[in-house]
Amino acid sequence: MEDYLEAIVFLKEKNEVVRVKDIGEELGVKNPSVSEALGVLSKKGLVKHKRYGNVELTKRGDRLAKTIARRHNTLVKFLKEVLKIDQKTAREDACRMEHSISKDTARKLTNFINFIEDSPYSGRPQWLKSFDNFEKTGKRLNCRMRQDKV
Amino acid sequence: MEDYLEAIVFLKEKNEVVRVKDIGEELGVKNPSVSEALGVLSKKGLVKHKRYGNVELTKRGDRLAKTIARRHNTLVKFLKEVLKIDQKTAREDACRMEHSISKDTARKLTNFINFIEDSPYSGRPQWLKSFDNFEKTGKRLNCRMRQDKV
DNA sequence: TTTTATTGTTAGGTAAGCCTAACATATATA
DNA sequence: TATATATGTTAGGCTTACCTAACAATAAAA
Repeated sequence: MEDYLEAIVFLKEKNEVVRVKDIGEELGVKNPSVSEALGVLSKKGLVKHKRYGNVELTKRGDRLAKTIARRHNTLVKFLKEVLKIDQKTAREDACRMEHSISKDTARKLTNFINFIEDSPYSGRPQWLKSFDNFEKTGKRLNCRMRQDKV
Repeated sequence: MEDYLEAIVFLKEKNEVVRVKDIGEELGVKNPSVSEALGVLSKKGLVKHKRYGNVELTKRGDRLAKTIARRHNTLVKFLKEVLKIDQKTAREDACRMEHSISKDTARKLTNFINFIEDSPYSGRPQWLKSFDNFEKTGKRLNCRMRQDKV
């Protein structure tokens, strides 16, 4: 269900108007599945949708959807920036992981990303460069090397 | 299904002998669910199990189970050591996440943990201490402070 | 060794989330 | 406006993973 919400915010931003078909295409499911899901989400008070009409999020739905989207972005950033996972895999992993992390973990991970992005060193902090090297060579740069080379 | 494999290795190490009931208790499901799952896993060639007998993993099952368990541990370590998530939440999150991360991400995350644990600083590396502080205060220690205080 | 208790299996049911096929509505075009 | 096309809905089915209840086998106790 979270995926539906996410797709809806995404499409809303992209197309202004959100239709059943678009959601289905976005998520790789057929229309009846979307209709069904919208029924459930309506009952939960997360979307507004009248027969044959466009799909809208309620305030609550919008908040929830955006929380999930944020979580998704945080995960992608972590996977790409810290672990250097390729874009495609990072997105796929994030799509699956975003549904399984707790609020607490999401918050701390966000902060971790902030910590990194906020680094005083331009772009990638020292220790992450050191990790890059560790990845490549299996060896850690020592302090001297770090100062000389990085 | 991965959860079943994991439970089986765990119980095997703990009790030597693995029974349907133990698996059910470990996973919080009833016996019939376990029986059914064992049927599926048997068909996939991951467990050996004859009616009313003890449960064993095949070689392939064992390898797979251990891969998942390793993945679980990696995630727990990351959550606890890096993000300082409490034990309980870390475990719960790991249980869910372990099924959704790609091979590549698992590998890189493991390496990330190795990088941290292998740190030349005793225990927690400098930058992680800096992150701890960032978490607490929202502020980054500058270079001088880092040398003075940490 | 017979009975009882425990553990395991089978049968049959439920809910979620997907599907196809058939039908309904809305939109675009002739 | 009438028809054709596109989109949306409903009905009914499938699969997965769980469940309870009833039955079967094993293990423990009398």
